[in-house]
Amino acid sequence: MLQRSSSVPTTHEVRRAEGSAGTLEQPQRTTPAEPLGRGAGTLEQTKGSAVTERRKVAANTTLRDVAERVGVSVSAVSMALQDHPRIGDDTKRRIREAADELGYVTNSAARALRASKADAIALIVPNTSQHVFGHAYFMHVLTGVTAVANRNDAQVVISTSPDESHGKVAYDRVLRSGSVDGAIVTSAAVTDDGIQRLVADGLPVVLLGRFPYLPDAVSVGIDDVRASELATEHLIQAHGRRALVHLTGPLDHQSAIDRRDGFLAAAARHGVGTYIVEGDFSEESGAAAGPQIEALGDVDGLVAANDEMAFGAMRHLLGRGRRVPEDLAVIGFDDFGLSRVTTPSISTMHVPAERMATQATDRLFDLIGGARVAADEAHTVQPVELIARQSCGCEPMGRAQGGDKQ
Amino acid sequence: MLQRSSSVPTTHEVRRAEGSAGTLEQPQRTTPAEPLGRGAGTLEQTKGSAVTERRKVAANTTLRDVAERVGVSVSAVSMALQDHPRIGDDTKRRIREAADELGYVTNSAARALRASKADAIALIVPNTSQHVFGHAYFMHVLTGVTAVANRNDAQVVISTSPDESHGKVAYDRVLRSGSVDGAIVTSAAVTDDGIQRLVADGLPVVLLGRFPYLPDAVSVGIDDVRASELATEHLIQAHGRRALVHLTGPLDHQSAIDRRDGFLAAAARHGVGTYIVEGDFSEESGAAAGPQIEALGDVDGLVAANDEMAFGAMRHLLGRGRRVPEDLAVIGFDDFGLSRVTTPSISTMHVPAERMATQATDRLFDLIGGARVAADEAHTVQPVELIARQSCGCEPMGRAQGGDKQ
DNA sequence: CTGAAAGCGCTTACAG
DNA sequence: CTGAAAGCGCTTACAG
Repeated sequence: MLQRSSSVPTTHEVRRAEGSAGTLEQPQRTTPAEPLGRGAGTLEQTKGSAVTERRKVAANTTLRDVAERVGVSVSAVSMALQDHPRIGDDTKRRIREAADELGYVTNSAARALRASKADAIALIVPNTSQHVFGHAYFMHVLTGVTAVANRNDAQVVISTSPDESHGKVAYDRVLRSGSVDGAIVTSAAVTDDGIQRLVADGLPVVLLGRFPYLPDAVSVGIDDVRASELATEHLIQAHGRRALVHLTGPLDHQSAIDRRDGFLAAAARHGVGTYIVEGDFSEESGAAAGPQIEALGDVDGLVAANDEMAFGAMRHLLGRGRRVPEDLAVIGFDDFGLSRVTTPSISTMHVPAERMATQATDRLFDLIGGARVAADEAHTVQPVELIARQSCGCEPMGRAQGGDKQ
Repeated sequence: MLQRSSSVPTTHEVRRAEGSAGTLEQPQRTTPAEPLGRGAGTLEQTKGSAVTERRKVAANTTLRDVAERVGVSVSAVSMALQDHPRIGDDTKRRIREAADELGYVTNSAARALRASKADAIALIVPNTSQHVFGHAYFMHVLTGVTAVANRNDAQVVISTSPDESHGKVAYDRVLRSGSVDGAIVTSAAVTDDGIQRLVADGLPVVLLGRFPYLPDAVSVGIDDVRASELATEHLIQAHGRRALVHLTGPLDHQSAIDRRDGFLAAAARHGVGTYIVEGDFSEESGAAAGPQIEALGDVDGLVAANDEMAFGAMRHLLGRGRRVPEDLAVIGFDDFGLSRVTTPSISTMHVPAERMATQATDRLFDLIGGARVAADEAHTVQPVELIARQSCGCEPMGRAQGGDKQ
């Protein structure tokens, strides 16, 4: 345990270290333990740079300041900066130069107030942040959302509810305060009526996932039922498994419901035995299911509703001497990162979270732009892909690399 | 590959599946493959709920609307809603009721313009989002930042630069537009002068990491040099390794510089041989370093500047028949998730990213509140912890669980 | 104790 | 072609 300390090591100390590393030969492309680069020592040289000069540019240069400098009206400046055709080229140039010199930046609150648009979208996460950010899913979503927002010169506001019971408040505040022009909503429970209010309010909103309760809402998802059927059939058809257990997600989430239903449908179609163990998408719930799965002596395949639970269960069972995939073939769901790095690597249904987010955000900007969506185009479905790795038996153990994705 | 389709499975199909799962016995706590819960079938019942009634509450109810309803002035409403003491209790109550009825929500742009505060902070990520969100680090940071922001009733705006060259623009826009009251800056390269401008501009900013170039900037970090020394000494002292290779991060990042310097310092102090291989924090760069490390016949220990590179290198070497930890003891850095789930699990220096973010955000709100920071308190250091797992040899292989953290 | 007025910085329809 | 004026919705200092 390293104690709190602010001692900064001197470059000197390090150079000594360097010296004694001398005698070993250097293999190709291996840099010698040499140039220490910018250490604390170079600090003084850089201190008095351009930075210090432009200190405290008065927190707010306004259009008025620029107008006075150039000797034109405030309106002229406003228009010039928007490249309005009615301002002459020469005037525009002078105005822009002055704006640059003065370090003018549009006050976003004033613009938002006047133009009633915020140039920002919200990413709403109805659960507590602790709970949700724990999932790599969110990272992929955020990547997709910010990429598209950037393209549209919009900011992204992250909105998590402080606690479960105040979910509605979060929705309302953010969206109706005018601080964002629309929202992407993710990870909402089926029972969450905040979403319904949002959609009913007529604000531009795109949902991530499938929401059968809100058939008119614009949403982007995958076909979880079909995907789960494919996963299940893979264990049955490619690996001849005959008694399957399904580890569910929290059943107040549509994806968990759909994945369970797909599992049951496929199992029934092929006449294999089924067990259901309820989990909550966490690795812990997967581990907790381990003993229950052990007790199910005849089970030879596990379909988990996500990779984290698959991992939790698998780790428990491996620790108890069960072999994966020989004794128990395992397939997960998501492919958000974990499944690729475990041993055995976990076969899974790849959910294109980033692409879903990208499409959802594109659609959101369409809505903000005034686009209307036909009823039969409200929900978009992204394709899912089976990634066969070691845990189902497709890929031999020992080989290090899995079928990489994402 | 599942094709795009919006077919919704009928509950009927699923119920059939259910039937055929009957005969197996149910172990304890294992739910029978029974109640299907809310499927697509229940959709119609819920459709005509309260939701449909409260449609399109005119996008903007203003103070004026509330004032007219109650028969008081706009100012009275504004003050009542702020619980200003000069408004009588009875009037306050009537105003609040009317505001609720009308669904009044403060227009944040107007408030921001008037009060010149946005009740929002920015989390600035100077790199492209693709690059950065790939790291679990960011997830932990975001968790910490949003938690504290929530406590302060502030929004979090994520700001990533669209591309490397426009980094400065992103800084300026966000911060000087008045849309946020301050910023947390993370992952900045040493050479990034956007930070310097930010700090020089006098805006409330807290940096995540150590910035020797900006000694006066408020920042929260760890002592990377010391932490890396501890990691290195662990391989030397606890495991008797005598020839170590260090896999560096990108050397334009201070943490990479510090970790390398700590490695060299510790190695020198104990008189063990050293090699340096330059990486970039990516798993790929770790894998690419694999062959170089193989070429270093006598090396018996690897200190990687992060876990991803440790994993990349380890996986390559294991694939080539080298044993970890027997032939090569490995220790990584970060403990953001990966190191715990691999086989062997990776011993590492735990970086408390979430706690760093929490503290940084607390300090940011202090600054926004007008707090002044003494020069010797500008930089805060969080403790780091060595997590000993399998890859160094501390924990036997076979046992499933690693020393969990975070 | 309460109302009317000024003004935050911007944009845009209206005059000249 | 350009300037002055109105007004977005709010807060707060100023009158009554």
